[in-house]
Amino acid sequence: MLSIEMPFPSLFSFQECLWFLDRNYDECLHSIQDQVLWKCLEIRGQKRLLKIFAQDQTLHVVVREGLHSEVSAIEDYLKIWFDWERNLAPFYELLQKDADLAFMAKAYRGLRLVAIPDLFEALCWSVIGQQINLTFAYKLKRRLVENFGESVSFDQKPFYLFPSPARIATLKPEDLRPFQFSGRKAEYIIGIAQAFETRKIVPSVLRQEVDAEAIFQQLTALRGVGEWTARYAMMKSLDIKTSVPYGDVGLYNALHQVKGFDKRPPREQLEALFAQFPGWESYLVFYLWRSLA
DNA sequence: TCCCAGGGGCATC
DNA sequence: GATGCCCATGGG
Repeated sequence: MLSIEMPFPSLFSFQECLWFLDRNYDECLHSIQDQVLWKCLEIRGQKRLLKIFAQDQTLHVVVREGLHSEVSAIEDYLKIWFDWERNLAPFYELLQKDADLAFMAKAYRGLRLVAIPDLFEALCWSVIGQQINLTFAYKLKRRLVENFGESVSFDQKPFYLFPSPARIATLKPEDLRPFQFSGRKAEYIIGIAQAFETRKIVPSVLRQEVDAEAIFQQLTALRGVGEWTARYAMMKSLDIKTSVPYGDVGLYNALHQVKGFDKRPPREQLEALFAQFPGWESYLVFYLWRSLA
């Protein structure tokens, strides 16, 4: 058994992160019970089930069959997942300057932009979520994961990995239609899987690219990936925290509530607001989503 | 019934 | 480049 302890950085709240991971949706890629987070990962080719909980300002991770050689890979994953290394103090200072937004610095203190470290998962998830309500989107994701993803069992319960591009690339749209994917969504997801398989999209290469717009161009070259999807994947999976998913309905609803913006605010008004948060644009989006709860 | 959901592609002008 | 239409389904 492997046990890892990671002392919290400053301004980190595991509770707030758990809140995000447990928002009353039918999530299939992790589970939470009694403030304990369970997550299946593939570490150096092995499926591992992580038990993650907080105690004494420290994150504790227990991996039943984990090896000591896997510690750094597991730590690296968690640091990416919870945006561990970021110092939120500058963001909170910027929030204080906006009377309408200042409350978020206290209310959601320590909330990290919870990532989707797997780029393929992030892209598929955002395609699935296009133009349908989130409840239904989670239903579609669950069917995709349970039918095509690998899993480990513990306590009679399966814990799933997101399906690999290799697996999805072999499918035909007809294979996904019975699961209530639209023909279009099925085509998009399979096409994205094939782009990974043919190395048209290579996550490690994208992560090294410093020009965010070059990344945007590569992503939007994929069929089914428009501006919203690309910006979403950039902020959630590629650590580009200047990215804003323009067009996002939830973002607009939040700004309507918090700042009285129009339901469909003009682009210039949005850009003017985000210009006040250089480097923290994605965090502002994430916190605004948080405010919708 | 109607409209909207964490949009995007495509045709058309 | 702007606009209109289609996709598919569930929830209010």
